[in-house]
Amino acid sequence: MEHSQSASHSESLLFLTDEQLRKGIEAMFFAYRGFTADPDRILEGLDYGRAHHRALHFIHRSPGTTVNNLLAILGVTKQSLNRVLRSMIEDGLVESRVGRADKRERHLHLTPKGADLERNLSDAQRARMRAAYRAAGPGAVHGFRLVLEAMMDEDARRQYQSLKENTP
Amino acid sequence: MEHSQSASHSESLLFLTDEQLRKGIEAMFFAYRGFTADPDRILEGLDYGRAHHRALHFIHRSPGTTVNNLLAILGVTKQSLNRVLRSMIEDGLVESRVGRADKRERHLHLTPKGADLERNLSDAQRARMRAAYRAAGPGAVHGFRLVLEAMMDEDARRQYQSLKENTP
DNA sequence: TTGGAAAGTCAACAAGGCTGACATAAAATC
DNA sequence: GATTTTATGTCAGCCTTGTTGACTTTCCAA
Repeated sequence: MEHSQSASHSESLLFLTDEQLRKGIEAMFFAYRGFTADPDRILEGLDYGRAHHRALHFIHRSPGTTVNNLLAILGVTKQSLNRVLRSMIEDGLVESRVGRADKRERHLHLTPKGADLERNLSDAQRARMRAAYRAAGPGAVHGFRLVLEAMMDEDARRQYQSLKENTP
Repeated sequence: MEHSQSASHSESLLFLTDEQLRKGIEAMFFAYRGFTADPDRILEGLDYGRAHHRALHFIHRSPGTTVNNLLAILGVTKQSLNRVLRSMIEDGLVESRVGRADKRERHLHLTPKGADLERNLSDAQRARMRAAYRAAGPGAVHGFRLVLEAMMDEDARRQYQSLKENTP
């Protein structure tokens, strides 16, 4: 039904009605809860929270990244980030190496222990994403990414795009 | 490129690689920031936060909803919800009416003042969603919603689906 | 050598989650 | 009618994660 008469549907702007937009807004709200649910479950009890997960993710993603880079990506203050980094450094999950070219900079790496936790968290998150992708199909995934990219602030989109390129 | 040879691409499972999943995860992270950015900007300074926005949204969405209903939808404790409801009732944004059939229940409604703020917030959020939808196109929107729905927890999906039906 | 950037630290505060305990009114059940 | 359950509200206290402001240390670069 949606496909058979989609010529008139798709060409019209019915997908831009307030009702359609409201559904999209609510879908984002409920989906984001699911998106974070599995890692949150793993982290509860461990003394860590979502902020630690985010830091682990991006350090894993870009090993050797500096504190300043991470601040820009996460969009929080250095005091906030410092708190979660400090605890993970103390606990031996993250290593902070003084920069060689610029010794003011700290380059961040995961220790084997940190990599273990990161893998745990991202396995859980990827499993959910994989199930959703599989259920929705390749075409839907393409649309999903298109809409999300268009929803980002410009700064975030630039960061997202540049993260997309360097496959480490 | 993505479209010209997509027959072999789409039919294969390349969209399920860890790399593809990671991009989806990061897209969710950055997009959600954009998604909440405009309402957050409006709310800052007003003494309200994201929690108030969520309550306003769903009271507007389902006028007369009970506190218990709202608790289930928002997925927070009654103490948390009560804090934001109390402040909005005191400020004359929300009205709490004793139930007629069951006097234990409180039915929640927006006052004109509450409806004004809600409209402000949702106008901003819808504007961003509309721009994203327009940029991505109808097909992408369909895929976007499919993936998000598949990403929800079952409970959330049921709530989302039942919210989809009753167009008030 | 001096200015300023990068990083870290301390203190204080706020929003918004949470738990536990307790109160009240009304409905439901025995 | 007495008892239990349900819906709601409230107090107190805790945690995470965000914020601002002030200050220090390090060290690159003009």
